[in-house]
Amino acid sequence: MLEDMARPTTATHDELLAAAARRFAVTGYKGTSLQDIARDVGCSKATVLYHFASKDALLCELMAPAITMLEELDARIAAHTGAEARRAAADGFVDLAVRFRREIALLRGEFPDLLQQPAFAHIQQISERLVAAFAGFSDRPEARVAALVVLAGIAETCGEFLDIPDEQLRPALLAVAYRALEVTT
Amino acid sequence: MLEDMARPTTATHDELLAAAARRFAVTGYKGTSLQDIARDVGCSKATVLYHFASKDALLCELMAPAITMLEELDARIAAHTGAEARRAAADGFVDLAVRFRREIALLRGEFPDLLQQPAFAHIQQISERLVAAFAGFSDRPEARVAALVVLAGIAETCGEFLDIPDEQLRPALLAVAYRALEVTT
DNA sequence: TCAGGTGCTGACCGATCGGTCAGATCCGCA
DNA sequence: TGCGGATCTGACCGATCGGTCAGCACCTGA
Repeated sequence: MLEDMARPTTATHDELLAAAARRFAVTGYKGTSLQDIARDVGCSKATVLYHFASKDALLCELMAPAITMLEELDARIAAHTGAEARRAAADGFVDLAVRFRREIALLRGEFPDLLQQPAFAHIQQISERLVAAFAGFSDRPEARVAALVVLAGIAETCGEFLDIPDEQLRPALLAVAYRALEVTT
Repeated sequence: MLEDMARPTTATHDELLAAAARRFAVTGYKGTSLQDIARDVGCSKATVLYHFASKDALLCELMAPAITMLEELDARIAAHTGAEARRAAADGFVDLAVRFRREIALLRGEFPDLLQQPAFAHIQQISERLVAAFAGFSDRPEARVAALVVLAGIAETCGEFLDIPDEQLRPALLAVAYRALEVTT
C-alpha cells in the first residue's frame, strides 16, 4: 500500500508526459492541443500547465533523453575520422533511431519549426555533422544525396515499426543503410 | 500590350498558388495561415477565399498535377509484375519526386492528417502499393523496412535540393535507391 | 446612361489556441 | 487546532485561426 508513495506527486507528471508522447506521435506537436493531453489523462488544461511551464517545455522534457543520446553520438563521431567516423555515425544513428523511435516519430515534419527554438538550436549543427559523416565527408552531390536519403529515411521510417522488437529492426535498418551508403569513391 | 490579356483574371489566382506553394514548403500546411499567403501577394485574406473555396481547396489545386502523376505511376506499376514492377516503381517515383519536389516538400509530416481528407483518401492505398513494389512484393520485414526507408528518404529529401538541376538529382536518387533496394532474396 | 458581372476588401463571426490567475481542496506537521 | 505548501481547477485573457458577408470600384455591353 505504501509501494513507492515516496514521490506520489510525480504520478500525474509522468502520466501527462506519456499522454503527450502518444498524442504528438499521432497528430504531431502543432496538431495536438493541451486540451487533448489533459483530456487523455483526465485532468484540466490548467493542470498540464501547472506541471510544465509551457507546451514547449513539455516537448523539451519529452525529447531530453533522445537529445542527450544524440549529443553523445556527435561526440563519438568527432573522436573518429574517415571511414571509422562514418561507421560510427551509421551504427550510432540507427541505434538512436530504434531506441527513440517514438520520440523521433513525433517530430515528423515539425523539425524546421522546432529547430528555430533556442533549446533545440544546436541540433541543427549536429545533424549537419551527421549528414557529413554519412556522406563520408565528401561534398560530391551524389554522396550528400545518399546521406540525406538514408538519414531522413531512417528517421521517418523507424516510427512506423513500433510493433517489431528492437533486435529485429536494428539490423534491418543497418543493412539498408550500409547498402545505400556504399558510395563509389 | 494585349499579350495574353485574354484571361487577365487568373493572374492573382496564379500568384496566390505560387505564394502558397512557397509558404507551405517552408512552414507546412498547418503552419501557414491564409493571412501569410495574402500578405505575400499583397492582397487581403478575403481575396484568397474569393479565388479558392477553402484552404483545403487551395492545397488540392496545388497538389493536383503531382497526384495525377502518382496515379499514372500506380497504373504503370500494376501493368507489370515482379522485378519489372519494382524497377518501374523506383524509376517512376524518383521521376515524380524530382519533378514535384516542391509540392512533395510541403506535405512534410502532414501526410497523416491530409490523408484523412476525402480528396486524398486513395493516396494512402497507392502509397501502400508503392511500398509493396519497392519491397519486391515480399513481406519479409527487412524488405519492407528497406522499401519504406528509401521511399520516405526520397520523399523527405528531394525538397532539400531545390538548387540543383533535375538531370543531376534524378540519377543521384536513382543510384541510392537501387543500391538500397538490392535486397538479398 | 445604366444594369450587371468581376475582382476585391474591411469588418466581423465562432472556435480554438497557449497561457494566467485567484481560489478551492487536501495534505503533513507543529 | 490551525498553518503552509503542494496539487488542481474553472473562469478568463488576448491572439489567431478559417470562413462569411455586405458592399465598393471597375469594366463591359446593351
